[in-house]
Amino acid sequence: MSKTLVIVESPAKAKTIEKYLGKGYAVESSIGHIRDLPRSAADIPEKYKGKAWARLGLDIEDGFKPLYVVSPEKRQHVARLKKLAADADEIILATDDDREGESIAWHLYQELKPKVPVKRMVFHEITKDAIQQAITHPREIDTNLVEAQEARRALDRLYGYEVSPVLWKKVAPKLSAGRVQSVATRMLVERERERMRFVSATWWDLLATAQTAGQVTFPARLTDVAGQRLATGKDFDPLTGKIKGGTEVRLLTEAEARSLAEGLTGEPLTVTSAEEKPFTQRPYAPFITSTLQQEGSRKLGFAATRTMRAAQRLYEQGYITYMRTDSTNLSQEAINAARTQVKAMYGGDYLSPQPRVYAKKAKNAQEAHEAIRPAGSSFRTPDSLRGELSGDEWRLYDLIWKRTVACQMADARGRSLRVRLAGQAKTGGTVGLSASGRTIDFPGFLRAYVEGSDDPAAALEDRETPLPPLKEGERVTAEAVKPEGHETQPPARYTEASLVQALEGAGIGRPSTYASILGTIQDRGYAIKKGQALVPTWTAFATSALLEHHFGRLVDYDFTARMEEDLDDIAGGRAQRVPYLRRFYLGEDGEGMALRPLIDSKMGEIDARGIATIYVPKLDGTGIEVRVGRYGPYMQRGEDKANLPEDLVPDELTSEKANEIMSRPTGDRVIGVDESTGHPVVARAGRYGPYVTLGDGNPPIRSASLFPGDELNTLTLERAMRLLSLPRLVGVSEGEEVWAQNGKFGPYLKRGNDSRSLSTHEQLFTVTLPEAEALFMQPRFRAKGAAAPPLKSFEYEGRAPIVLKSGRFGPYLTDGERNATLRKGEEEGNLSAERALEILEERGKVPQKKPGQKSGRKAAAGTAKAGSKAPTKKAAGRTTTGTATKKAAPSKKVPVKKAVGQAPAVAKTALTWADLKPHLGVLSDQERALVTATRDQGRKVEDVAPGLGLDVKKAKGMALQANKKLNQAARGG
DNA sequence: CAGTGAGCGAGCTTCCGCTTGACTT
Repeated sequence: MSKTLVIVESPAKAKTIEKYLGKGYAVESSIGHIRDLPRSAADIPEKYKGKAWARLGLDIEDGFKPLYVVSPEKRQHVARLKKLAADADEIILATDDDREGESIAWHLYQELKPKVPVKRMVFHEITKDAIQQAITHPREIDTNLVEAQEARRALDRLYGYEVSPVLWKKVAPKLSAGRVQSVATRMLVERERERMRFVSATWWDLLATAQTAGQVTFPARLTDVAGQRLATGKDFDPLTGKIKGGTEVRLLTEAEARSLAEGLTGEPLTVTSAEEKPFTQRPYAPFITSTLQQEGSRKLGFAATRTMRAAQRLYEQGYITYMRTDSTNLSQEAINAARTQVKAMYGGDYLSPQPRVYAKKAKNAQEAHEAIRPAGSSFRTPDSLRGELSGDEWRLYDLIWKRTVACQMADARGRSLRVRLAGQAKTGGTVGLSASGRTIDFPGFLRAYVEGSDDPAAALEDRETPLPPLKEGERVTAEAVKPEGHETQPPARYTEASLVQALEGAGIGRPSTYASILGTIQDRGYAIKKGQALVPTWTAFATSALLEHHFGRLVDYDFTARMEEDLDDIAGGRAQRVPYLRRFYLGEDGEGMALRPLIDSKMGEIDARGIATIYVPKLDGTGIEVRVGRYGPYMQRGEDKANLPEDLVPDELTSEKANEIMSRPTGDRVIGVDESTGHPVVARAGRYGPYVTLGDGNPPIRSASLFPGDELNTLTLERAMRLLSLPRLVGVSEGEEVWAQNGKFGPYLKRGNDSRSLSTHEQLFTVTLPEAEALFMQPRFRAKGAAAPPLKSFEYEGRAPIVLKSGRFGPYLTDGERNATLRKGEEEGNLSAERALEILEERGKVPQKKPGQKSGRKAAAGTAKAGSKAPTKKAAGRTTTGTATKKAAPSKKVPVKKAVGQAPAVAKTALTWADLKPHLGVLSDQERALVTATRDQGRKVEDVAPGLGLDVKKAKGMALQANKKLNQAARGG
């Protein structure tokens, strides 16, 4: 009997379809994409390891040809599919009918290399009819659509993997940029900037309780005084807190409001107009991923991931249709099921006369699936599932069921009423008030579903604000009148749900990625959650400013929308992938994004310090600047610095707050008092890290660094005293005292002029004299070749042995020639001789001796830190061939060229002032002034310091540091 | 610039979109 292999994307879908297809068909799933560009060096196959473009996974010079690899976790599954494919007589690729789905089908075809006929089939709903229809109408793989997907993939890779390193250099390591996340971050930042600029304003009005002759009361609000309209929130300019120019409104002070309230109490009011208007309201469209996440958040308080997790389980168990969709479309089966249920549960009156069809709503929707709805041709009611589903799942199902059923229900009908009243205060002056009400005559779909509310019945009542029947000319009494003060509010921060909504509105991101976008921007430290609100961090401000100023077009809100248009052209055969990517990445005749040349020019141009400085409007005139530094955000005024508290969100940083933080004693915390001396013990954060001092003076009586496990905030007095007890006299050996002390390289023992490192800090307290003496017996540091005992040794025939050693960066292999660090997962314990050889052959590197000695990438990277011009040249070289880069780069760089030309020995000797001088740029203004005065003019630090406003001791320290920096820069480090 | 004794194999970080387990808590 012949066997057809059908491959879909999801296992749950495979199971369902298999039922509909019956004998002769085996249905399997790809479980999403099966191949992708290599993520990192570990994913790059041996063959391509050395290629300059391997890091990107795109061979730019060969038409941006992608390098696809089956990821390790998919290998087993793909092997299984291959085997099944080999046994089948025919293969049908039945992945989603959209860009990504087409691509998955193509990748399956490429990877499985079937020798039997292959067909492509698509369907938009999983019903027996639809599937059987689809299987009799197969088509070919649409290569244009596949090209469009490859263009999308390449663009995202180029954007992400080329722009992120700019951030590593200019802001902080491990940051990331991307088409989606960078725009999402920008949205948060721009909203926060609005909040930071916002100036609030106060306005007053009156709330009267009016009473009719029949003793019915209703609320009415003051709208005008003496014929002039009263100011409300929207009349104020959010930037100044003042009434917008050209607006003729009356602004009441609190005193005026109080006096007016008093004057109006008990006075008669006349109804000047009473308008009644009928209204109807249509039900909402059925759920798509974004609206499900929004309502999950609003009604159930679920984060996006929680909603999706529950939806996934409902889908897998066959309770709902697919949960990652951007289509509001319902199948005929679903419409029938919903209508049947409406009729049965609410009666025919509640049924929409015609079946409702919802049009495409989302920008760039791909519409491969149905809307999210209860599965099947007759919906299970939530009540019938009570025992069957767990908490989250049941509540989400209930929501989906209600929304689906409601969408086939009748419109809600009602009347809105608006009443205007006039009166006169005792104190004189006419006033106008207004009251509005809403009455629902027929709730229609509201019986089942009210957006944003968990309980339709209660929400229905809220939606009604009835007014008594009032006629023009009728008189009522202002029973009680209350003055009310209002404050204008800054625009609200985004929540997870509203950010997803905003992204979707701009066509950015896809249903399958909404939840993970939120994860990414939080993982990278661009946003934190404060309650429901997403608050951008200072790092987000710095990153966003860099991208906006230097890569503005990449973070345009319509960048994705334009990309989608171009991809549609490629999919439609009107444009080609390669020219499109060329324009984006390389630029052509001055046209296109030209990302690579742009980055090359920007690497040198972007001022990291400037980018790290964040503009805070409320600090104008205070002289205080906010910066993002290596150790987090801080404020600076002149030489004074203060860390920004972690819990301080950007819009709460006012000038008062900033001044208060700046004037705080630099984070010092008095832990207690030393009983024996009576001196205070203080915990401090210094430039070498956290430390404690005995005495609060400057200089302190004694100081000691905290150990790695210690926390500044939780350090006890007892622990502090123990730390301060160092250095410890261990004993006397060979006529010299042996001291255990903590130093800049960690804990060590000192005996005369000799020293030995200790392996743990705690040993400072525990090491005994015999142990110390044993340590001093060993050589101080190893001569080259006479290495530490290897952890393991592998022997080979016809080649030098390979040994496993433990080094600074963890375990590594070496054969004396080349070295290779072990990677994650390469267990040193069960390393075989074969594997060791493989690793060394694969990526063994000749150790780098001196800066500049190795050519190409390494040397260029070394100088990138020293000078601002070098990176530009390095980057420019990259667009040419790999070999050209290697030859060209070092010869172009002045400082390194020198290091190369001179022998290694020279690099060790002291550099002359002439060598150092070109690197003055790495110093601060003050350091530079100090160094030039001493070196160029031969003046003494003691004489120069007062002119620079420094005390002599500080200046000497600074001069030392400055010389260190200069030497480092001159040596290309 | 709180004070502190050398010197030593680097290599990796990152994108978006399609999907589920296999892990642990």
